[in-house]
Amino acid sequence: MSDKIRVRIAPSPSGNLHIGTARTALFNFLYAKKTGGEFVLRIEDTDLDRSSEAFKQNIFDSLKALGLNWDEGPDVGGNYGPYCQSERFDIYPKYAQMLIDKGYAYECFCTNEELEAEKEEAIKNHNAYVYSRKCLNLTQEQKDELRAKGIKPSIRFKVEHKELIFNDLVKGELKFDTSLIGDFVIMKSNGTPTYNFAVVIDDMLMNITDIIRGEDHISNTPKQILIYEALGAKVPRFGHLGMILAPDRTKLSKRHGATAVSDFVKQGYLTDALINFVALLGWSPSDGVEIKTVDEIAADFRIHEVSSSNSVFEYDKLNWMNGQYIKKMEIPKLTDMILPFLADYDTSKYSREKLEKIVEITREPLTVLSEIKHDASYFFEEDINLDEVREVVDKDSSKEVIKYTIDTLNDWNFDDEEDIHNKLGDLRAYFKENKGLKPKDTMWALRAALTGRTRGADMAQTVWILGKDRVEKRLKAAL
RNA sequence: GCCCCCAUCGUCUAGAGGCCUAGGACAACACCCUUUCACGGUGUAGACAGGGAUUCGAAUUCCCUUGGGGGUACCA
Repeated sequence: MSDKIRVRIAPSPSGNLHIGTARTALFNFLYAKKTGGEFVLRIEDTDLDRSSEAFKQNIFDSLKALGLNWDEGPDVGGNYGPYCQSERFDIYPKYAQMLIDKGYAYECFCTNEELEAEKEEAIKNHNAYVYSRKCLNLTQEQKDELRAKGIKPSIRFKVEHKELIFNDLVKGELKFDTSLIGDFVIMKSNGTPTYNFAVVIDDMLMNITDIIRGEDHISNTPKQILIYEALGAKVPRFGHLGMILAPDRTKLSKRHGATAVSDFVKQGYLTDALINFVALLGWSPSDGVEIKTVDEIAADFRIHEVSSSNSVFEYDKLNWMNGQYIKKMEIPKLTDMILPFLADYDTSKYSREKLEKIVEITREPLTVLSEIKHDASYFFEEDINLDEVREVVDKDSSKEVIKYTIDTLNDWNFDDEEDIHNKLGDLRAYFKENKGLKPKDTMWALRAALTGRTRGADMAQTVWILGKDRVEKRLKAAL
C-alpha cells in the first residue's frame, strides 16, 4: 500500500450536479492535484427509486465541463471498482456479518412503532434520543421466534461509549461523546446497507485516504470512524467544508433559482467562471489575484487554509467574474456559445463573419450570455420599437440629424467600416459647427433611431452590420 | 428537546498577540477617460456580534450570551 493520497467525490444521482457538490468536488480535486494524489468518482445510487440514468449523465457532463476530471470512476474504470454503489450490493452483507461475528453488531427486531415510542419518550424527557438496546441481548430462541413470525431484522452497530476525538483537516480538533449516538442501523431489514455503512465499506475498499465533504456530514463522522475501528481498518483523514448558503442564509435550494451546474450553464454562465467563483467561496489566493484557472488554484491550494465557515452565494461577484471570462474569450468560440441564446431569432440572414462581428461588439457589457438576446435584438428584429427612446427621437435636433443623415446616405460606402466611421465623424463635426449640437446628441439621435436604445455597441460597426437598406428604412421610420 | 459547527465591511475574504489608525475583491457612490454606450482608471463610504477573562498589549487565546448553520432516519 502506498502513501498516495486518494480522495473521492460520491454524488448520488437523484438530481443534477448541485453547485455545492461541484465545490466539494473541486476541493477534493485541488487537494489531489496539489499532493499528486488520485481523484475518484463514485456514484451512490443505492436509492434506486430516486436515482436515474439522466441525472448520472448530468453529473458526468457537469464535472467534465468544469474541468474536474477523475482518475477512476464508473466510465473510466480503475483498480477498485465497481464505482457504482448499486453494483456493490453483494459486498456489504459480508462485512455486516463480520461485525456481528466479532460482537460489534447485532440484529434488531424492533418495529417502527416501538422505535417511535422510544424517540417520543426521549424528547419528552428533554434527552437525546438513543436506541434502548432492547434487542442487544436476545437469545437465539427469541430471535428464531421473531423470525418465525416473519419479522426481518435490521442490523445495528453496537456503539462503544467513549470520547471520540479526531483532527479535522479544516476545522481542527473535533470531539464527540459517543454515548449520545445510540446503536445505529447499518443494514436495513430489506438487506441493503445504510449510507453510513456503505460509505465506510466503499471508502475502505477503495483505499480512500482523505475525505473532504460538506459539514452536513460532521455528525456522521464519529459513526463512520467507529465502523472503521471495528473493522480494523485505517481511519482516513476527514475535512469538513462550510456550506454554501443562499442570500437568505438558508440552504441553497430550487426556490432560490439555479442550483445545478447545468442550470447556470443554461442561464449563460461559463463553467470556467463558475468553478473560479466557487473556489473563492472558502478559499482565497495568496497573491490576491482572484481570476485563476483550476490549475493555478491547485498550485496555490492548501486545505488547512480553507475557511471553516459557511458562505453566502451572491450573484454580484459571479456576474462580474463571468463578464471577465466573456471578455477574455476568443470570438469564434464565444460566438458558438452565444448562438443558442439567439435561437429565437433568424440568425441565418447574417454571414458567420457578421455574426462574429455582432458578438465582438456586443460582448463588452455582457455579464451572462443570455443577455445577448436583449442586447443584440436590434440586429435581428425587423422593426424597431421606439417607445424607450421617444424622448430622444422626438427632439427637433434629432429629427434634423436623422433627416440630414438620410440625405447624405448615398455618399456612404457601406462595404467599408472605416468610411462609415469617418462619415459619422463628419456628421458630428457638421452638427457641432452649424447647429451647436454636442457630439453626444448627434450620436444619440442616430443610435435611438437605429436601435431603439440609448446605449449599445459602437455606432460605426453597428451601421456596417445593419447595412444600407436597413439603416435607411429605420431612419425614415423614426421621423 | 439533544448534539455539533460557525461568527471581520451588504457579500466573498486577508488577518494565526504587537506590522491593524483592520488589507483586497464584488456591489454602491463620486469623478476621470471616451465621438455615444460599455470597458477601463482614480477615489469615497463601509466590518472585528455583545460581555467578561488572560496579557504590558487581543480581530487574533479562553469563557458566557446572542445570532446563523448543520445533524438528530431502516434518506443520501
